[in-house]
Amino acid sequence: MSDTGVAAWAALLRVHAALVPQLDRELQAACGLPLTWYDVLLELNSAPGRRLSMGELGAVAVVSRSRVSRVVDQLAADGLVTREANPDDRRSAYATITEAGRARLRAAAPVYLGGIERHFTAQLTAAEAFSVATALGKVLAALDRS
Amino acid sequence: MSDTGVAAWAALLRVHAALVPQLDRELQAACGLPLTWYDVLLELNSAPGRRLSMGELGAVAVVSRSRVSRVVDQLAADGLVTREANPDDRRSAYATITEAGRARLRAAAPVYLGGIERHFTAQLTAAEAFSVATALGKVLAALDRS
DNA sequence: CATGAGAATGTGCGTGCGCACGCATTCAAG
DNA sequence: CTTGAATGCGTGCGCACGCACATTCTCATG
Repeated sequence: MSDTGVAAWAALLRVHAALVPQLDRELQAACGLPLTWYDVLLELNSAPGRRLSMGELGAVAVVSRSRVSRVVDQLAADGLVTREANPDDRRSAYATITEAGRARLRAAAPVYLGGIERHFTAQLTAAEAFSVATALGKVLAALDRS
Repeated sequence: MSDTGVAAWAALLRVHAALVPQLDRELQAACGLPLTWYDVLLELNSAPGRRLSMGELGAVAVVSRSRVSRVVDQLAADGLVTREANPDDRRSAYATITEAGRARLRAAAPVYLGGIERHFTAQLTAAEAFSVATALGKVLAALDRS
């Protein structure tokens, strides 16, 4: 029945509501790094050329496109990224992660991953974690298609 | 490995970020009801005596305790709940769902559940839905314990 | 070349949200 | 009874977030 489907959705909402503020606080206390910054830096670091345009960043990151502009401003003010113009298309603006940004990301990664491990993964068997990842991956694939 | 655990967490974040605004818009367009209101009304409707104190409501609902106070104000302004004093403890305040509130909830339920079905459950097998629900249930149980 | 449609970005603005605080009340200890 | 700690609640305040719009630029079409 879809009853278990609704239960799964409700559990997802509750886990998100309880865990995101928790991990955010832990990360900010240990590294002075908001979760939003971490997400943006992570995407930039794994991008080809370590840079992305604002639109690409908004599409791939969790935050909205309009918010990306301000977050990049803050990151640039802290020297973690640089704003660069695209000579081929002067409308677009690239955000490139700096070496200082990569250093902050490397310092923050074990804190964030450790928090996920302690509060999330530790409660799951390997099979359950795999099942959750594949199931939610299907949902994401369907959402991208529409 | 915990690699799949991190992948599961990342997928959860993305599904939440993509689906919550979607369902919120659908619900608001069809019933003029924010998702926060729906959640509060749902908890009140399934509570003993159809009423809860602010603290209980903040503990059981997705929204924070401080936010509950303002949401209940808005719901009371629309006649969907009533604020009542507790004669046994004059600090606490009860929120009781009205008949109009129950009617709005009954009208909104098929819209919300239909959205969950179309965007979420439809992509999952019954076994996957069950696995996600139980796995995230374990995480919630561990969070409640701490 | 001229021009209008469409894309990519930045920003003013309103809203939702939680934290920290103050107030009223209850309870326990003396 | 008195009093200090603890509880439950409401609210001022600041921050984060997305929408809608203006701006700048590209490109296809005539």
